[in-house]
Amino acid sequence: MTVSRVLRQRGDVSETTRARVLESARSLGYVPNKIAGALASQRVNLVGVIIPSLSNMVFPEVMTGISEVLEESPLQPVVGVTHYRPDQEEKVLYEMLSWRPSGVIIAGLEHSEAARAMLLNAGIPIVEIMDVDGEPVDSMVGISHRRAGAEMARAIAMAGYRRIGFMGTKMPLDHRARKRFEGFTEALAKAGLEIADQEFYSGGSGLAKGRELTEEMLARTPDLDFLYYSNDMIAAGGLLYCLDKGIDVPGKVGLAGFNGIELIDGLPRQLATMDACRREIGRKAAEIILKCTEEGAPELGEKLELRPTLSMGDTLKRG
Amino acid sequence: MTVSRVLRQRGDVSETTRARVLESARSLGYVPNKIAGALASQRVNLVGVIIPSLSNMVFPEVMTGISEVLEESPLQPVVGVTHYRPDQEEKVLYEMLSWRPSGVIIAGLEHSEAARAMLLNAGIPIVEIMDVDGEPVDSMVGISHRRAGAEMARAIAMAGYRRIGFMGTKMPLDHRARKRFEGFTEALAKAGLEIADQEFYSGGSGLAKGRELTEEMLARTPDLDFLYYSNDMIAAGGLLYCLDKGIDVPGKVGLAGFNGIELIDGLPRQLATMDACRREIGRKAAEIILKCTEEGAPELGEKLELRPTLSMGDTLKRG
DNA sequence: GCAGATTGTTTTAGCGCTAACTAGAACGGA
DNA sequence: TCCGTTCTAGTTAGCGCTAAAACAATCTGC
Repeated sequence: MTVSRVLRQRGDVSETTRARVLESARSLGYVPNKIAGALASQRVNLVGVIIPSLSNMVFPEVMTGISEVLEESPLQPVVGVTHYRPDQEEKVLYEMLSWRPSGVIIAGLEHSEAARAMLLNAGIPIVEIMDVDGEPVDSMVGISHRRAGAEMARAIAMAGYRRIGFMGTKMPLDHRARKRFEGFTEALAKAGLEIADQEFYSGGSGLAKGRELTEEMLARTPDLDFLYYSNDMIAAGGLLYCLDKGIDVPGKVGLAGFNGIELIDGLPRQLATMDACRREIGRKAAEIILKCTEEGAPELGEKLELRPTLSMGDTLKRG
Repeated sequence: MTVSRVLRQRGDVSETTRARVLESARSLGYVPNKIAGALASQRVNLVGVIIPSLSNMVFPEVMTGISEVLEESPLQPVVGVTHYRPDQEEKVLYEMLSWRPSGVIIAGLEHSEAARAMLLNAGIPIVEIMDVDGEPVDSMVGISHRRAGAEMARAIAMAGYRRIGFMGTKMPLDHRARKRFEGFTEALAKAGLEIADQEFYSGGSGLAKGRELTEEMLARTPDLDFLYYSNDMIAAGGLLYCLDKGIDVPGKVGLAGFNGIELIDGLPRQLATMDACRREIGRKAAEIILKCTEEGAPELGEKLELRPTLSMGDTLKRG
């Protein structure tokens, strides 16, 4: 009846009735049933956000960006976590799509065959985020991790470091870390260098892990003069280790991480790192979804590459 | 038709038809519409999770616990973020409830009048988490922050520290931090001590913030011999600052934080802290929701207090 | 005073599914 | 042969809302 119109604030209702409706709605403690509403109107004000993990600060920051933008719109984010597992991604995506959301934001460009098919057939705006090294299903927003790795390699070579060690997470899971590593080694090769030692770990990334890896690597290959880490947290651990041992940073050994986690500003040395534009990626992705739902113009296929900035900090320069 | 029965794997269907249905469903790329299903069956396999923030590691860890338990059930978590703002909490809760979820997990025991009313009338299991100092609407799982603060105070007094400074977030927003602080000061009082200096900040908690606060406080009140921080991240910043300045920790100044963030294991000194049982809280809360939906026995009103463990680390003992 | 525009309210018909019921087939014991 | 009993397949009636159409009331101008 008229009630529905009032609650959805479509004009066409006199002030008196409106007031009367609102009044009794409140007194009855009425909460509309979105399920029924969504079914009838074929509109669901949810945006599915599918990310690999919540436990390393980068995705929470992306979420923050998404929320900021969506907050002043009727849309609401709903998150699903895949733990970097393609089968989980497929399952989570299926669940999400069966709620017919207004859009999907999903991390990464590589998905299982089935997941890709679902995304293609969903008929809603899809934004793949974090990465731009590949072909998106629809839109994408991110940085080129390949380029990020390469830039860091060039900076390291330029600074005159020659014996370079790498530490990072095991790759098969994390395509972006892999691309960074590939870009890094390729650019090193162009500079006539190659990685002198490397170590891949699995499990969480904390300061302790960084210390441990660094200790092992320096014991194994004592002549290293630079250590490149796949994230800032283990890099910070490495830095603390080096300082503990009285190693001259960046004179004897240079260090760099990746991500620009501002939480760890405040270390004894400012770590060289590269900002991954996480918040900005979240914002842009949400904006694309918003634009698609507002105008009747879907299928934008927008491709947005953000440019991360390299910050040299105090740990990447020849002392 | 029969299709519904097949897809919901209720018996009563012959193998042949079952196979036929599955086959054509697959070939048609059919994705069931949960909206319609939920409307018809009055069952929604979603659990609303309402938390204040995603940006400080503690709630992501709670989420991890929740996901772990829910993963092997038909239930799925849906998160909403309130930014510690009661009005946001009300709004997010309203949105959630209008999807008629199977249960709600919400951080904290203090809610606006309206939010409390909604929770009471929702007719679904509600679990309030993180805190047990107060009266829950239905069930609660958490630790006593009051007691946590008090225990730390006793440990500090016992170790012989006398001039104690406190640094933490501005309280009106964060009830748990407030309770910890209250418990802390009360227990100090019982030991005949009181806080010699204190500082409340707003905004993010990072190492840099910890350094900055510590520097200011030590400049203002140079005779402090202990610093208690409301979280581990700023405590870590404080620790790094003290070490930089050559201050003897824990001889001249002792330090303690709160949370037990394992990310920061690996500092030059192991920080004294108190684990908040975050993961465990998430798991237990999810288990309560699960139990309620499985048995027909709702309204358990379970009250579960977890006991955090104090770890003295290297920064809380008189050298 | 009446056609036509304007505004306000009520009615109707689903949205895509599920639960509960009904109908049909297959089988066996009396 | 007939009537239960068990199984399977098909039918029906909503779930609580929205969109659009139908209807009613009020107003405008000539």
